[in-house]
Amino acid sequence: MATKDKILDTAERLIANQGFAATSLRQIIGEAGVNLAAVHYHFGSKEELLDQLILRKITSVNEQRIARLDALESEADGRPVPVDRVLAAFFEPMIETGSRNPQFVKVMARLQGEGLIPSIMQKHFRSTISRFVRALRLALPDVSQEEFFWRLQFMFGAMSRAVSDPVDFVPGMLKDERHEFSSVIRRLMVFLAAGFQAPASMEMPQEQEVQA
Amino acid sequence: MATKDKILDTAERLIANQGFAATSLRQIIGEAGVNLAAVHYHFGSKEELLDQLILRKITSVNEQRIARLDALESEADGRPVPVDRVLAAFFEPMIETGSRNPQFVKVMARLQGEGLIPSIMQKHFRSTISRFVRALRLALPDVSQEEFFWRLQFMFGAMSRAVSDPVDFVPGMLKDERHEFSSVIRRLMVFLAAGFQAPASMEMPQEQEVQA
DNA sequence: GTCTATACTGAGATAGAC
DNA sequence: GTCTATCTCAGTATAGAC
Repeated sequence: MATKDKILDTAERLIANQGFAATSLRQIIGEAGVNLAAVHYHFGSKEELLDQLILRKITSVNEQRIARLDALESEADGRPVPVDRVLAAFFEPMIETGSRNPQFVKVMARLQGEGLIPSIMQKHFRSTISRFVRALRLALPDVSQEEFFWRLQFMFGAMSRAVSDPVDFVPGMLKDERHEFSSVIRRLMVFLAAGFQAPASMEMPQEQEVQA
Repeated sequence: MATKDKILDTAERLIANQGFAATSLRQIIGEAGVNLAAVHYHFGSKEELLDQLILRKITSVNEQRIARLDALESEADGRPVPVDRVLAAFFEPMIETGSRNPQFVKVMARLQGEGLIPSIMQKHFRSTISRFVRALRLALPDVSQEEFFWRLQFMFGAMSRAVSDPVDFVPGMLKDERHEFSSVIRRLMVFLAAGFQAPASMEMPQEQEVQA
């Protein structure tokens, strides 16, 4: 079974550095020293390969997330868990994984950037996310359902930038500083907690907007 | 020169509906009724075609943005323009464009999802964005440079979800409601204003994180 | 069950005739 | 400016060796 793991490891390394679309199966099998058809034998397709690549590492992250949330909820004993606690339970397991397995986190970042996350989320995150969505919903009783829905979208959008390579919108704004993954995630949590708890935007159904 | 415009219009329609990667040049030229080589004659490459497709419509949006910001700054007369005003100047021109030209906004959304925005931003947004970044920076004197930098990243991440098709993290959470583009953008502005003005996260350089 | 060799289809790109 | 023909490389599929 060395072949399967050789493929997975090589693919992980290459996708982390080049992205998924830019990494061809032929490059993977070249560097892994295996045959092209072996990929399709073991995985069926390039997408399935990606899927298994993610699955073998994301599982433990999601288990940690659920465990943290379980602990918070039993501690809260029926009352809503505060937003920042829920967010911490979700994001901090990623910090630990990131320091232990930076390659894998880079892959996830690449996928975010390439827009492949929604479908992958649906597969591997669905049950985890629905737990967290419920917890967040309870913590935010004053936010309308539709506003809450969109704030979730914004959250995952912002998250994708936290794990991706930062974009230098204004060159020279940050001269090649080290961006510690853990501190970025912590900044993200602060940002999101504030966003989630913002006062509702005026709900004016299809009215004209006002000039500033 | 009808050929060039036929290509651009057809490409815009197809990319809006299928995405950039999923739309082949052969499909574009098929529906446009032109020859494959014409694309490379007029644009050079598929990416260049996309580039010109964006350029022909984004210019006016960016001009509106700058005009709005100019007005705010001269009105403020040296004092910082409040965060929410700056954000409105940036996002509201998109609302107007979205109602007048939904196809184009859908293309932008697709590109966000496919991770093609960073490079495009660099080309077409650079000067506009640096103006807005400066205005935001002045409005947020208490936020550290690094925290500000990351909040910018989060902002563009969240923005990308506002224009993309929403992801149904929890199925049935919103039964096929209409998501008015303008109200989503307004929700986004509220969310971002709160995130930007959040208290700074504790700046603890490479310390252990605390268990919750 | 595992893997190799090879072939198929469709993509973007290009050279050169008109 | 436009079109035909062709090139290279991608993901995929299958037949058959071990």
